[in-house]
Amino acid sequence: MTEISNAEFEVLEALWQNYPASANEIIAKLNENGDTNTYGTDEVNQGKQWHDKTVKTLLNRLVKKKAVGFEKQQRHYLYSPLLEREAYTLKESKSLIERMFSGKIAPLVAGFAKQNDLNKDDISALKSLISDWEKNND
Amino acid sequence: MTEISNAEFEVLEALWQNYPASANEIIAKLNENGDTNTYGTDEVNQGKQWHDKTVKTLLNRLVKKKAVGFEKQQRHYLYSPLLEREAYTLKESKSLIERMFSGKIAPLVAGFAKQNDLNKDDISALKSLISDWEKNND
DNA sequence: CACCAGTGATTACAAGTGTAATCTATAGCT
DNA sequence: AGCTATAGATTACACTTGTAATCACTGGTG
Repeated sequence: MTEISNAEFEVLEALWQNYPASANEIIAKLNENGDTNTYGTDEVNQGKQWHDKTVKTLLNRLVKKKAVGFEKQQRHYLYSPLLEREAYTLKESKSLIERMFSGKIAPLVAGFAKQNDLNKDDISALKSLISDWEKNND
Repeated sequence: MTEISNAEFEVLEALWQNYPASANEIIAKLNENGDTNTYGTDEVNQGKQWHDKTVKTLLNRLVKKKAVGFEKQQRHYLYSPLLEREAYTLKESKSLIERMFSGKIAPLVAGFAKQNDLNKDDISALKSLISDWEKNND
């Protein structure tokens, strides 16, 4: 399976948020998340505007890469992701951790900790993950 | 600061392991880590062979990108990284976590846990990080 | 001192990317 | 039924990346 580029990933992301979706819906979603940075929408998503031609191109490439499928709905297409978000993000994470931290996850977390990038919530989420893990592996 | 590509990163990696280093030393290091996969060396590093011309090109690009510096030692150059490994890997990690997990680290760890990609060592490393964090933040 | 081996610099080149514009077919309006 | 707006397909184009080959300079060897 060919690689998915950053821009392609953002399109996929919009699709994962709601599918099946027409090209226009996808474009709308991409531009809605952080239009002129109207806070209150979703993420910080730096107010980038997507040109429709650009998104169409990316959709095409995703289809070629078999990351997105479509079904002809009358005249238009309805697109759907062919990858599961979770599987994909896990694969990418593992790849990065493999390349940068010899496959160990702790050094990554340690980096965050050292930079003060962890807050109470992150810590409790991690603790809860750990206790789950310990429940299942002992 | 321009982006560093994957291949460039591997060259930087070799540099970080030992610097200042001549081009030849870097090439040697790259090919040594996992030559014909003689286990016992270092990582699994899938036995890729680096062509010296290729490495020279990458070094040049890294210099242009100000990721690597050099000093003229008689006839040859001695290269050194201009980025700290830790800072760089942290930046990359944060960028990925931002893009894929809305900046939260726990979902990433959760993915690993779900896939059974955590072992006892990872867990104790994480626990130790957490207790350190709690020591410093309460 | 002339020549050569080797080093860094320059050039090459196809594939992938970001970003779009143009082409083409067609569904729906008048 | 003919025309137009539009959606998807095709084409464009500069920049990056992986992977090298060729060029040009220079210090050391014979």
